[in-house]
Amino acid sequence: MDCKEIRADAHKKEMMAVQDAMDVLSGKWKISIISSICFYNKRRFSDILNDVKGISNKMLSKELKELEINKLIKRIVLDTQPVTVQYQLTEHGKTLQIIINNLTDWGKAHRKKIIGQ
Amino acid sequence: MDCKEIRADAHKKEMMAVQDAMDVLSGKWKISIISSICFYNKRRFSDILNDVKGISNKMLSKELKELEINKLIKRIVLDTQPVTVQYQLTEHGKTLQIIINNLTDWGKAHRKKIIGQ
DNA sequence: TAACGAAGTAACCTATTGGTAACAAGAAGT
DNA sequence: ACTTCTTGTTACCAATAGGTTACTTCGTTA
Repeated sequence: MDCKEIRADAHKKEMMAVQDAMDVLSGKWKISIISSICFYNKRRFSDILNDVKGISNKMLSKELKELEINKLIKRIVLDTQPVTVQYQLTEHGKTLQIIINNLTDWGKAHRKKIIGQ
Repeated sequence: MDCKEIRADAHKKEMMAVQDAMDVLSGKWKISIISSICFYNKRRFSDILNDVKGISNKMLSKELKELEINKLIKRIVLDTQPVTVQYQLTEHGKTLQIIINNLTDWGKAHRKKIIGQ
């Protein structure tokens, strides 16, 4: 295997890794939901509903389930009245923090570049 | 404005920034397409079609147009036979490299964690 | 002269996403 | 007795995303 083939092989593995990541994170809402939980550490259903502009309770419920299945967040029911539910990042979910921070910085720069001319 | 309010305000701005970023990057394919171009520096239509597993030419065409509109990539027609088209990241698009790299690393770790048990 | 290859486009259809509104449960407040 | 609050669920519907197949253009090669 020569140099070019080795490089091509590395790129294939990188592409696979990116696609693995995006399988879990893609969609209109997931990153925003994770961000909300990440910025506040603990966050309730109705809080996230307010944080993520435009999301409906139906979609939030559905997306939270998927994130839980993928072990990125955990769901903790509190014995309050009425019952409240806290969502937190798992240890694995916390490894997304660096990506969230990068995206936050990039979003600010992008707004300046495109939207704010 | 007390300390709590200042923090809440900062979080709101962070949420906005994340959502600005995701408006441009969300969807099943965009990050993968950008990754393909990013890893190889220059990449042709048919190359990307091969890199991004499962994408159809219709979707690739559509997504590339959107990325061009958002000034993340540029389209360069080469005078070859038959005509080939190269896609490259713009300077603005190159600022996504750090996110791509982090996503690649995260994808590898995630595969180990979830898929590879 | 027929087929080929690159970079798409067009037509058609299905699946997923997403919105809205109504409803549930169960205890506390009025 | 009735409303409120939180965290959802269900039903119904519209819009968008996405897949498949066929087609185009235009020079080159067999």
